[in-house]
Amino acid sequence: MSRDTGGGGSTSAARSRLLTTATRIFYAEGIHSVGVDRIIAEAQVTRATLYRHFTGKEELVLAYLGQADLGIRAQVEAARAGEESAAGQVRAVARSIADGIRSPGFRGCAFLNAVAEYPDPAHPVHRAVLAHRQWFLDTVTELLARIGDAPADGDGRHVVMLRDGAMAAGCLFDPELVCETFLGGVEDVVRSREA
Amino acid sequence: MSRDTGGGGSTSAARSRLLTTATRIFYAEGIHSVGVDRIIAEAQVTRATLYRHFTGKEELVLAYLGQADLGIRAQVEAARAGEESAAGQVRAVARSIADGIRSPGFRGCAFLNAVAEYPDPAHPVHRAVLAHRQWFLDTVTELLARIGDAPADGDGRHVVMLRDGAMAAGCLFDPELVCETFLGGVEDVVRSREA
DNA sequence: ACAGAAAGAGACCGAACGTTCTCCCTCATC
DNA sequence: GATGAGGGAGAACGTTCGGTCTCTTTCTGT
Repeated sequence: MSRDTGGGGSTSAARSRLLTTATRIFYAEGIHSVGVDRIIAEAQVTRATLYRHFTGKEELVLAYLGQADLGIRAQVEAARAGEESAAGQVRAVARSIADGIRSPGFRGCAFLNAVAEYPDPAHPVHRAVLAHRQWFLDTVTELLARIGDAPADGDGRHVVMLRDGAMAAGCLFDPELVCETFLGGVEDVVRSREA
Repeated sequence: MSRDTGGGGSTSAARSRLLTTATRIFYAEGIHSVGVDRIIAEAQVTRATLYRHFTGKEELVLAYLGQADLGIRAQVEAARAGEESAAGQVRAVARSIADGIRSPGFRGCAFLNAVAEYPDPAHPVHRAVLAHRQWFLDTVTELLARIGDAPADGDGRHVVMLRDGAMAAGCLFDPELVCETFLGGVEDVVRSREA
């Protein structure tokens, strides 16, 4: 069961369990404070299996962030798919971010949390965070540029700054109020471009 | 030298060196990833001395955050002292935050970084972060309330959200652009209340 | 001069860390 | 039926972790 279907796949039941478990625990409890023993125990996998699929803990962390990156890209695409106008798409993305903040188990931004544990700019984990953030900034800026004629760089940074603040505060203040403030702030930016 | 001056003081050269070193290293590299060996080595203090002044690493972490809290309160007071009007004080506080972000060695908000490593809301470190944040939110909201007549709760949260986003992004994007966006956002809020 | 606290020096503890290893079993494919 | 990869089980590696211990030196206030 669960055998590769021939191609150069990297799928297996054990690997998938490993990645799912690592994602859950790393996001909920942090990275440095969780040992590989915890992960292999909860993934019901042996130590040897972990090191057969990953070169070490670091590669598992990178896979975790890759997983998170895919999730967020899918979330953004899903939000955009429901709207035609650029303004509608920005609002939809903001709403989907707010939905995440309100969800049970929300623990802030996986990337901001990870980078707090990897301050060294040369570290692969740090670089993965930077890459994800650059993609998000570019995506938002490009979307805003389609609303009105004004340059969108500043507004893009503004929206991302609100997002970062909302993600950071979402599990430290009342999530409901945080979402209200965030959505209001994004709405101001969108409206200022629509005018 | 460096003897207590009689009262129930908690000052000593070794303790001070310990706290200064811990603050520097914890802020620059994170908490879980640095061991007490690093700290006592760089503080030029023996292991026994650490445990004579602190019950353990956790108390050292709490002392580090206490240090950071005092620093920020002093920074806010200094900024406010130079301005008379409430609006001027808010602008001054924002400028002083921006100055911090532009400073060399800026590694984000010590409290946001710490809470990323201590997600458990019941943990003393997590609670210390919440307490600091509540003070800051209250301070900003109270200041904004003195500008105009509109309720200031929402605007206070808005400014804190911009600050959180700016502090998070300040060491991940170009600090100069981050500060520009941050100061612009705060200015918008202040002006909307002055009108 | 003397008592006593602060600090240095360093051995030591058990536990957890990430990692590597061997041995055996299962099972799809040729 | 033989082959060989994937996985389970678990011992073991050396290192580092946070924390405790004893012993000695230094220096202050009385």
